[in-house]
Amino acid sequence: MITRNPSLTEQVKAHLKERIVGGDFEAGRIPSETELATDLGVSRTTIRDALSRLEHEGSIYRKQGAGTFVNEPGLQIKSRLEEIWSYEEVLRDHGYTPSVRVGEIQTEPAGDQLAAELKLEPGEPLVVFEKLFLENDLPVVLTTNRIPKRLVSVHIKAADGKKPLYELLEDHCGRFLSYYLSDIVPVALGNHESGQLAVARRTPSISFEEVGFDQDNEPVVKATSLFRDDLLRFRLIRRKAGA
Amino acid sequence: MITRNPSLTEQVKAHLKERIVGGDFEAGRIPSETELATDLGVSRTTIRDALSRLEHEGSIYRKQGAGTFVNEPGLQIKSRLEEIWSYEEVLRDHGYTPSVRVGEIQTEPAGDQLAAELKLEPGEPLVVFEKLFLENDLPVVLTTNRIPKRLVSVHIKAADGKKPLYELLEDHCGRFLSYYLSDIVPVALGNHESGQLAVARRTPSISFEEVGFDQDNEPVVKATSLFRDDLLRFRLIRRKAGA
DNA sequence: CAGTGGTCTAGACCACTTT
DNA sequence: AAGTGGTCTAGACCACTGA
Repeated sequence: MITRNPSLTEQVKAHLKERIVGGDFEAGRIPSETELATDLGVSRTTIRDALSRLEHEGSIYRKQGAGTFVNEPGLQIKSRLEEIWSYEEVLRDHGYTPSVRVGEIQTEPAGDQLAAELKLEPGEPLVVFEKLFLENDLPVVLTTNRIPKRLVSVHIKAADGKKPLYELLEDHCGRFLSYYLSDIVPVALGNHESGQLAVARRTPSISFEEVGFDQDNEPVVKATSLFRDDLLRFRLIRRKAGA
Repeated sequence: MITRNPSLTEQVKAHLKERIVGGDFEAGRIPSETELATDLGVSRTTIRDALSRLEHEGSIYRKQGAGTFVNEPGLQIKSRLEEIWSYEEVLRDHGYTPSVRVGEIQTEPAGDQLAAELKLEPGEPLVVFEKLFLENDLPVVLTTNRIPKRLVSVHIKAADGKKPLYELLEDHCGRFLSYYLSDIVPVALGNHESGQLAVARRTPSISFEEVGFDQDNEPVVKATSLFRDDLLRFRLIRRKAGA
């Protein structure tokens, strides 16, 4: 039962999360850290690590001197903006069973801005393709991915585009996606985008404009994503800095 | 030199942050955790706590077995979406020296949706007022705040609206703002909003629609905020969940 | 294989809330 | 006064990286 990977902390976190959503805790009160530690046979530090993660993602809150409690409003959050890793997962979290349509895989030279963002020489070729995520033929997310061609060691075919982006980068570039730096930009959808998303032209939308970095902190992809706000809405918890 | 409050961890974090932005670390390499611990005379745990926070906010990155390094792209982030606490601070972080204009303080009954979000009976009175944040007479942020009237123990005058919202809630309601739950919504600005922000009607904008909760996890305020995207843009770091 | 970060333990003391 | 979460320590062992 006690194994490495996932870590003890992760196991404890998952265990507690299950009991929280299962309503195991009377009146929203979670047992004290010492009690949990002895019950689960781990150190208080491990318990505290797990609780800290649950607190950070909004599932619980803690009051010094008082106790630890279930956070009902925080439990409502389906997809936390800071933890989006693939849009398929997001859609599944919303109860959808998404399908993916991949556009033509093209090669384009990088403009000045893209080159700077991806640490390339201007004009270096990029592999570019669109992905459309649908729920029951209803488009929800439209993303455009741009990968520097010189990172691609295994040729990308149309079918490969269906993989989650992090998987594609591992299989075809040998890079492991570590994090995204994202700008959140308001836009009015143009002709092409509104057509793909099946909404009126100039519909307001959020655009995520982001650069993905690999394990060595090298930029590996520039992605732009547009959303159907009526089908997918993002939430987020904001706290005081340093808490 | 060694004092409680701010905690040792916070002090170590601030110390390291200073050295990072000051370029003290040769080739972006930060000394090992053990070395930092003996140098600063604290335990490795404290060092690790401080480094974890710096990693989380994007200032550094760590590679198991290799070391800890300065994260140049992460250092560029001015205002991290998850840590916004007052728009005045955000504007100051962008190098502005903001001023605030407060609209008329009104009382309105809560509609069904607002009542549900703030855990009120429909029709209960709300104190409502607009705040416009400007840089040199140039409007940047427009927010509308709605506070349940029954929470207000000290009357709110127009001048009080200039205070940061968390301060106002402490002074006039005895509540301490703990966190916001925020929806990110794309909108096209209407007549009133575009006028206040001095942009064309139907300009696309981000709208933050958020509920603020106090130390006891009770909803205390509903706020809606609109932004001049050309003057203020939000960034965010996205990582795999559970990392 | 030496050195790094990742995980976990056991225990101490403090600040705060509740009774 | 008793019990809670918050901070910090010292030390152990593991997994991984890079020379």
